[in-house]
Amino acid sequence: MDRRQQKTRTAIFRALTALLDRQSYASITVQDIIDEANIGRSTFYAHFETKDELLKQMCRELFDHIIGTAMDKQDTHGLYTCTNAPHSVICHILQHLQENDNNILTLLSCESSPIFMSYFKSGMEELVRTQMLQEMAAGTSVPRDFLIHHIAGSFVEMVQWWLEGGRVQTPQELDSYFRAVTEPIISGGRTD
Amino acid sequence: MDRRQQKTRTAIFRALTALLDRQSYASITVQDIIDEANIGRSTFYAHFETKDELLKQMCRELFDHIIGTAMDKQDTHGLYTCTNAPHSVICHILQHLQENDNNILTLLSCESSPIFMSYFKSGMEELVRTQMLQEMAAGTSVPRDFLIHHIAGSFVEMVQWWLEGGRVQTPQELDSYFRAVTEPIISGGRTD
DNA sequence: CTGTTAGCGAACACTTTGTTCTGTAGCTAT
DNA sequence: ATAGCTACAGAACAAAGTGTTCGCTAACAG
Repeated sequence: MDRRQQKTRTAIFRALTALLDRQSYASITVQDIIDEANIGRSTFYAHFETKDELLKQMCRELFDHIIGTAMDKQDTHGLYTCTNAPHSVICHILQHLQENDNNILTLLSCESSPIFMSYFKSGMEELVRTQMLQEMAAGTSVPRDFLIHHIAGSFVEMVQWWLEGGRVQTPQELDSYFRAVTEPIISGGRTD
Repeated sequence: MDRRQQKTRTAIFRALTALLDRQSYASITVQDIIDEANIGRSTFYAHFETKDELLKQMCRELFDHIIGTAMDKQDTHGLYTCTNAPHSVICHILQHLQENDNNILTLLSCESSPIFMSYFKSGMEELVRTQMLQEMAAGTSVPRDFLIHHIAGSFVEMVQWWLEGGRVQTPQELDSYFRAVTEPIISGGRTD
C-alpha cells in the first residue's frame, strides 16, 4: 500500500479518536475530521464514503485486534493472571480496555453511536459462543441463543457501568462481579 | 391547552412514529416529520427546538406511562413476590410492549437512538431499585449499584433479543427466562 | 363579538454534504 | 534518474437540511 494512503488513513483515524475525546460522535462533522486530520476535503472522500463508513472501518480494526487476540491467547496479560478459562478471555479484554490504547473507551460511553455498540455486542456474542459456552450443559431451561445474548450483553453493560462510575474498579474486581452474575446461570459453571 | 396545540403535538408524535416504522431515527429529517405530519415548518419549531428534543419528550411520555403504571400495580409487592406471570411487573411491561400500543418497539430495535435507550435503561433502573431490590440482603459480594445496573440492563437486552428474533416468545416465556438469569444472583432471591 | 393565539408558508441566512476539477508532489519500477 | 502513475490539496459547486423571521389567516376562549 502506498505510504501516502497509509499516512492519510491513520491521520483520519487519529483525528476521529481525538475528536471523540472532546465531543459526541453525532456532533462531529466531516469538516471537523478534515480540519483535525489536516487533509484536503477530497482526500477524505477518496478514503471513506461517509462518516459512518469511517466509524465502521475503525470499529472493524479495533475489534479484529481486541477480540481476535482474546480468542487466540489464553495466557496472562500484564500484571494479572486469569489463567482459568473461560474467564481469561474476559480479563484479557478488560485489560485492553483499561490500557485504552486506542481510546476505545470514548466510543463506549453512553453517548456513543449504535454503530459502535452493534460491533461490540456482536463481537462479544461471537466470543461467548465460541469461548465460554462451548460445553454448556443441555439441561438448561432457557435457549442457548438467549443465554449467549444475555452474557455478552451483561459484559457490555458492565463496561458501560464501569465507565459511568469513573473507572474506579480494577479489572480483577470487574471480573469477579462478572463471575458473580454469570457463573450461577451457566449450567456446570466452574469456579476453579 | 389549546385544541390546536394538542392536535399539532399528536400529529408530530404520530408522524415520527410512522417514520420510525420505515427508516432509522438518524435518517429522519425535520422536513420528513413536517411533511408526514402535514404541518407548517414554523409550527414544528414552535413546538420543539430540535428533532432530538422531540424524541426526548416522546420518550418521557412513553415511559411515564409504561413504567408509571408498572410501579403503581406493584406498590405493595416486590417484583418476585408474584409468581403468577401475568401479575409481575416484568410481565406487565412485556405485555405493554407486545401490545405495542405506542409503537414503542420501533424505537427499541438495535438501530435506535442512544437518546431512547438512555431513557429506557434509566427508567428500568429506577424500577429495579425501588421495586426489586428493596430488601436485598447485605451479604452480597457485588455492589448494589452494579446489581441494579446489571438487572436493568439484562431486561433491556432481553427485549432487544426478543425483537431481533421476531418476537416469537410470549411474555410469560420471557419472564421465565428473565427469572432464570436474575433470581440466582440476587442474594435471598425468593422463588416462592 | 373581540382580543388573543396558533398555524401557515414563503423567504432568508447559514451549515453540511458529497462531487468535480486542476495543478502539484510523492511514489514505484525499470 | 526518469517516466508514468497515483494520491493529495484546495477551490468551486449543487443539493439538502437547519433554524429563524414575518405577515397573513383561521381558530380559540371568555
